[in-house]
Amino acid sequence: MQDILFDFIAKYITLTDEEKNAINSVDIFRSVKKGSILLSKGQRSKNSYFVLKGCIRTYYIIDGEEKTTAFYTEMDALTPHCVINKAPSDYYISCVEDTILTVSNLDMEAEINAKFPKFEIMCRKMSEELLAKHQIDFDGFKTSSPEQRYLNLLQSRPDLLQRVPQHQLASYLGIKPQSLSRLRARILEKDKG
Amino acid sequence: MQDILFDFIAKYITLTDEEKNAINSVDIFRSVKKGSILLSKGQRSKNSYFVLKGCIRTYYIIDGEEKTTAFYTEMDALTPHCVINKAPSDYYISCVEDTILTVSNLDMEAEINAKFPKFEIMCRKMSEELLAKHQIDFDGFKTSSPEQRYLNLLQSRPDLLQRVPQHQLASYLGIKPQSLSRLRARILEKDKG
DNA sequence: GTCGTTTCTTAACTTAAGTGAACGTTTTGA
DNA sequence: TCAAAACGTTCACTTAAGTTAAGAAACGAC
Repeated sequence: MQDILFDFIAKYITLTDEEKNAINSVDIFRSVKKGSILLSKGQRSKNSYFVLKGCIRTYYIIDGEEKTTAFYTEMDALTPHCVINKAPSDYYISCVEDTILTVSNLDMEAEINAKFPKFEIMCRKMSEELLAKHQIDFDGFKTSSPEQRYLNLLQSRPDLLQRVPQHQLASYLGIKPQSLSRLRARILEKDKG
Repeated sequence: MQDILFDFIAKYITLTDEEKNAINSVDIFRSVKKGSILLSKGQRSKNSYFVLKGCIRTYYIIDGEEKTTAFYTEMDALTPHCVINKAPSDYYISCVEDTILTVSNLDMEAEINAKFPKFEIMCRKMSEELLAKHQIDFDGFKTSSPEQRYLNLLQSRPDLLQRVPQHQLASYLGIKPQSLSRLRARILEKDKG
């Protein structure tokens, strides 16, 4: 299972066996059940997550309704706002499926950074890359209709449509579950005709 | 005019007079006319911008239509994707108003970082802060209707509604100019009744 | 200043998303 | 295992945004 983590790290830096052992010795792996809440609104958690297997999501509750804003699957890293700005979280994080992930916090990262300066380089690269990716996602969302967003998702992350409940997907696309049903029926109709 | 730049930097690190002089000696200040294009689709620019006075925007052209995705005003910094991922730009950057800004590139930054290691710390902090801010903006956009987005903008950046043309604002809100007109009329009507 | 362009608004009509409700299916937990 | 809850789809109706078109106002170039 750690292999996924090391494969991910390999995209940024090269690890020696010694360094791999050091990471394994820290015991940061956690297994969490579907539906578990990793972070609640109002909490001031210091934990960052990296998904090895499974799927987690971030969502707000606005006027009593869940608004899912992101899904994180294999090889996705998530550092919540509250960790960065040290304020209570505005949103929730929960498990869409049974999930295996690593949990780390700023203290642990500082410790690893001190031992292996390489890590700091990796973090900077990841930050840059993530910022660029976010911006592109944001632009894609803003410049598309719900139907286009659905079709884009079908291209870019087809697995999500299978593993995520419809109402969470709908919310992620910015519409109601009924509209997603209708939209899919509309697309099927077009394909036939 | 440099004072704006130094005020901005002061939010992250403290500069000595010597350091300020070093920055002033680099001559990175530029004055650009309203309507000027700073970056075009397809270009591989290395330039980052920091707005001292005025307003610039990023926009895509999709099916012949401009889609404005962001406005940058006083004290906003903009590092285009193409600088980070070294690929041709997908979008344009142009001046909404006559604008004074600083232009820098990775080489210059490396040079300054070598002279003044403080700068690297500042850049990391800015990156983190920017990522968090972006995420919040994105979430705000995704969880709102066009009308709510307009009202939010009225709260958070009322100056934009004055200084930016309606059709660019509409596009930024994810709707057509006609819909923005209608939406504003609707809100006025509600306020009266 | 004037002509032409761009910008903003209004209106009528079309299309798609929101709403409320019904109904069958799946999931879940006691 | 069985009842309750949650989920997905469909429908009829409402609301808001897209589209097309027209006209008024602001802006720019000459």
